[in-house]
Amino acid sequence: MSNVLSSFQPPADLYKLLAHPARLAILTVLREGEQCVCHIEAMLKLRQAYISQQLKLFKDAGIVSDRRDGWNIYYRVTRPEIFTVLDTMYSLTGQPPAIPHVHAKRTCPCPKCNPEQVAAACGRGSQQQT
Amino acid sequence: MSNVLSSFQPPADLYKLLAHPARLAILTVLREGEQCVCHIEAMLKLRQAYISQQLKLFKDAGIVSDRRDGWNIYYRVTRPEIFTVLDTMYSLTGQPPAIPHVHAKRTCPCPKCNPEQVAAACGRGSQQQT
DNA sequence: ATAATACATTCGACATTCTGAATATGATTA
DNA sequence: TAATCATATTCAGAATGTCGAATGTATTAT
Repeated sequence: MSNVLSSFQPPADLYKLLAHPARLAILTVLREGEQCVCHIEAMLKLRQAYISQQLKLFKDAGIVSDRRDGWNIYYRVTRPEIFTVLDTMYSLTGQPPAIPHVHAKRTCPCPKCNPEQVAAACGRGSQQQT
Repeated sequence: MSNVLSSFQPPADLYKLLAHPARLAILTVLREGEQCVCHIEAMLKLRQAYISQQLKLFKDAGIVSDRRDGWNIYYRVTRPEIFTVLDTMYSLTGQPPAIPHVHAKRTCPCPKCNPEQVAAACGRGSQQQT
């Protein structure tokens, strides 16, 4: 690739990361603060392995970091400037509606969603209704 | 695709359009105002057919429009908000260096590059050195 | 140690994108 | 009308991305 083009490769790589509905949705969930994988899973109703795959891409690109706490691994956005990019694009395309929490409240066993049930839910597979 | 994900499709499609070095470079050239294809060709040293292909993608997405003037077809960005997206991303990745005009000044036969030579150059294939 | 839990990785079929080559089109001039 | 010019389109092989299935790993409870 010519030299002038190669200087556009870093932003192009980041755009590629944003060029997928599921990854945009994941970033939107992470906008509310660090979240464990199972929370994203419940919010978006996507498979866990699939979410891990996408999170790895973000991690490799330096956009997110993770932190383990017991069973859960919490992901957070480390470059919040990315949200400015998202918002600017939304001004062109229209803002997607907020992602409803109702499903996560019912099915997510993580401490963030059901703090009072942690002792009961976590560690014993007692998820309520799929 | 689930409903929550489909609402992220429009921005994802636009990011996909930006996820390519050549297309970012083309947008950068168009930032200086409307340009004919041969000018973009000379500035970026890319093949004409290739540039036409990328411009068609932008046109289909409603980002650029074109206007014929004699032999030349001039392209312009119709949604300048896209440059705000670009600038925000550059604040994350670093701004690419400016694209040098020197090559275009020598090899581009379009009126914008060589206004004094239009009568002589255009319409008679007298391009100087490749 | 064993089992359960949350998450990660690998593999592979399938779909999409990239990009060069060849060719077509539409405006202009002779 | 024929030739020329700027630009557009089509085609095909290669490269890359998508995403499900199966499996692996680290941590915690018993």
